[in-house]
Amino acid sequence: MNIGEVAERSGIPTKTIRYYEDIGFLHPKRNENGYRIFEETELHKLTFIGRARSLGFNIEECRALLALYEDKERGSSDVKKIAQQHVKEIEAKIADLIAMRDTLTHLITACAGDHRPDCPILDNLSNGKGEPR
Amino acid sequence: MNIGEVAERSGIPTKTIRYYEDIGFLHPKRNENGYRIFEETELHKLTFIGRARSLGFNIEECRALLALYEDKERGSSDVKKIAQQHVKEIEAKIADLIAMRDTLTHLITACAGDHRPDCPILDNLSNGKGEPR
DNA sequence: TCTTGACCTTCCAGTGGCTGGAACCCTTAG
DNA sequence: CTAAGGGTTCCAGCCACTGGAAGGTCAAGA
Repeated sequence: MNIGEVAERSGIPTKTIRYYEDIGFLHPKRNENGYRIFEETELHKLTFIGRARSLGFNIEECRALLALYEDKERGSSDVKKIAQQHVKEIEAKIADLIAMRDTLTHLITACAGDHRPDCPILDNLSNGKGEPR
Repeated sequence: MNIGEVAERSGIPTKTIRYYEDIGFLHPKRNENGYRIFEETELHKLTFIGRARSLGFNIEECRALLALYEDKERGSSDVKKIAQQHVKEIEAKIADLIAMRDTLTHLITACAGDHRPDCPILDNLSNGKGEPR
């Protein structure tokens, strides 16, 4: 399988696949003209990484998950730990974003949004007032 | 005022302040030994940017907000538009993160997390099953 | 006077995870 | 023969900083 087909079937762009090879996720063979040849297992690996990335795992976490996946002896507790830690981080981000959104929607509500120059949003940015923080 | 004091009073690291000068946010004067000298207005500007950044506005948005802030003729509607657009983006991110979290917590619940190798989390990453998507 | 240490300066490189582009090679169809 | 559509490498850029090296400046203390 050439890189184009793998890209299509895995949903991961060719550029990214080459990058993943660079950082050691894959080691596709080459044929005599230098083209990468992918096996089904490599496609499978890529799909795995793609799903993990879409769940927000970073590259190093993907590496760890992949290693655990390929280690048939591992228990599931290691995986669970990684996932739980990741959920914590996601929840922290969600909390941050919600705080931002709430502050902003508050300010937006207070802002007339017309031709007049008074603007609680700018006032808040300027002097930190108009919104408890 | 030297950069160190500005950093302390604004809560923005010196490195970042120099970077902000690089990208044209500030134009502090220099004294004869080459040190930057900051006025109160520059400190104020930095604090403004810091607050905008902490609300998740990116650099270009900060630039726009600053320009609007310094334009005494502007109406508040431009500011409101920027802020509303920004809230939309934040909400999209929140939705993404919540979807991730929900998928993950689902998988975590299903994962025994013990010495046994069965792991719904890895199964899902591997074959996309075990969780509606 | 000398030294120490805390400042300050510039410049270069790295972060994460790609992504775009240039310049080139290979294969197949018309 | 040519053109299109693969493939290859390598280098640069994105965002918003951040770290570090190498050096200049200044005030206080021995």
